[in-house]
Amino acid sequence: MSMPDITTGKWHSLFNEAHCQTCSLSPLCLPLSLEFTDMDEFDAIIRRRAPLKKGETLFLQDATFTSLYAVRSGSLKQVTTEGSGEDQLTNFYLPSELVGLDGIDETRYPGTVIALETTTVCEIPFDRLEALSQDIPELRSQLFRTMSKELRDDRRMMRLLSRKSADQRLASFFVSLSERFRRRGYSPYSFRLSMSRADIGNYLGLAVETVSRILNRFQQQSLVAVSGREVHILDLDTLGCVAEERALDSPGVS
Amino acid sequence: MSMPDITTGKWHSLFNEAHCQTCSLSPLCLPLSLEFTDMDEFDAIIRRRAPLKKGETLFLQDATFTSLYAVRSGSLKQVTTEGSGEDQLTNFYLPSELVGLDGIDETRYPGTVIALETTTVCEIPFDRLEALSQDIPELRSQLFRTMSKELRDDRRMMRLLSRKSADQRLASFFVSLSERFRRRGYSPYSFRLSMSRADIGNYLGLAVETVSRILNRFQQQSLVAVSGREVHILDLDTLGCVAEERALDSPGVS
DNA sequence: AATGTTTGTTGATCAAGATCAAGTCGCAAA
DNA sequence: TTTGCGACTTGATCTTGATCAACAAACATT
Repeated sequence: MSMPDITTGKWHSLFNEAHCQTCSLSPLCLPLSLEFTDMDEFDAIIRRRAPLKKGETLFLQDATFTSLYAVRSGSLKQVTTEGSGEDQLTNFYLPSELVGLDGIDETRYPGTVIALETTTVCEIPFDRLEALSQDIPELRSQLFRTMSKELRDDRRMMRLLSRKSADQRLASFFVSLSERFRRRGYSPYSFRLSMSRADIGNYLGLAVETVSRILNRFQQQSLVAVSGREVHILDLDTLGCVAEERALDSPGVS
Repeated sequence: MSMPDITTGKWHSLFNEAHCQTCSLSPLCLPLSLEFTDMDEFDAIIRRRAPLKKGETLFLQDATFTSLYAVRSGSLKQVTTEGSGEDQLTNFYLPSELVGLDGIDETRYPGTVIALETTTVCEIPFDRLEALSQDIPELRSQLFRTMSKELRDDRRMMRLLSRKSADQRLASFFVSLSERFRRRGYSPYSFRLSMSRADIGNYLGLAVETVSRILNRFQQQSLVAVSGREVHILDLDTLGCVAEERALDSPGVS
């Protein structure tokens, strides 16, 4: 069987047993700087949810904002539909990342969040979190930092979208993924993409065909080996150079 | 004289006298939801600074992060230089807006912020603000909301950069400026751009020449009247339609 | 295995906007 | 007023990546 029987409650006990104290992600997640006792308090407001299957939505755009969600395993994408235009994929979320921060000041979530594979999340009711952050300065501070980091990541994304060529975008995407996997203790060189080419294209502002072609070219240049969604990064350094648009080698430029 | 004599201390008394309680911007600014007594406390940590002249920097990229700044009058731009690439203009700041939120989780500011005209700001030391936000839930909450809003604005900008045509970008830019002026009680139809065409182009991911050409076209279509940096918006509705890429009207053109 | 359906690849053409190259305008200093 | 320089405009050409159109592969369902 590929999946434990949800119906028997096996999963239920599994995600109910899970606690921040025993979670391998806690050094990367919101409670990263909390003391034991504080972590207990934090842990107490968390609600574990049944796993989402691929394609299921965590919440819909314009649903009432209530909670943040920390990704426990799997991955998700955030998609915003605005006006008459097409959807815009604004973010991918990997384990330990926090979903929903951009909904805080509205009463509604600004985008739909969809699981890209089987995914488990921890639900953090925002009113509880805010109340708790009054008593635990480290928690408040960490929340500010997390949001601030996201702001900076957004600025980097803007630079990518407004100044980088298609090659640079793809290269940046791989480098960024690689780093995120490394931080989580996975191999930075071999991983499986949970998103489709169309998702990647939408996120990077490129047509699917372009994504496909450039992946092909990278492969010919022995920068990566791609087979379907399986990725092996062969030359991370050069990829980093491509991402930053500076020529890789030949010094004597004068 | 076009400007009060800075040397006599007239300005000094002016910005020293200024307090949140009497500031016309306070309903738009951080203290917007504070009670009188709380506002006093908040006001006490603010440092008024001497006005910046056009082209002067508020802080440099990689300078140590210490404070947020609320714009009191004038305007600024934020510019990030990364790696070998060119500068990227990531934001314009108008009165009541908060500068520096993306530096919180690093020890350094991620970009240089430069005055586009004579500009006054209120300096808000972040450590004091954070301490104060422990005792004043409304302040903390407002800070979260402000950051969250900025996140959402960033997502909108990403959509602009990755999906919109040059025309749509310029139209969006004008509509957005117009709205921001309206909120501040200025005319949404007539204003002066404090930024150059090059700044606009850089911000919107367009070449200067393209900005120039499209402004010209908008003018011919009687959407705006532009003379140098003076802008009159003639047809805000249509401009809004252009920004959202849906065709406006005229059926049987061909 | 046969089928449809989604997902990904490849080739040919086209257009939006960048780039290059002159200019023109406008403001500031002397 | 002249000079100079930066900001802006306008035109001609070129490039990148979108779009259109098949097609192939992977996967699920029967």
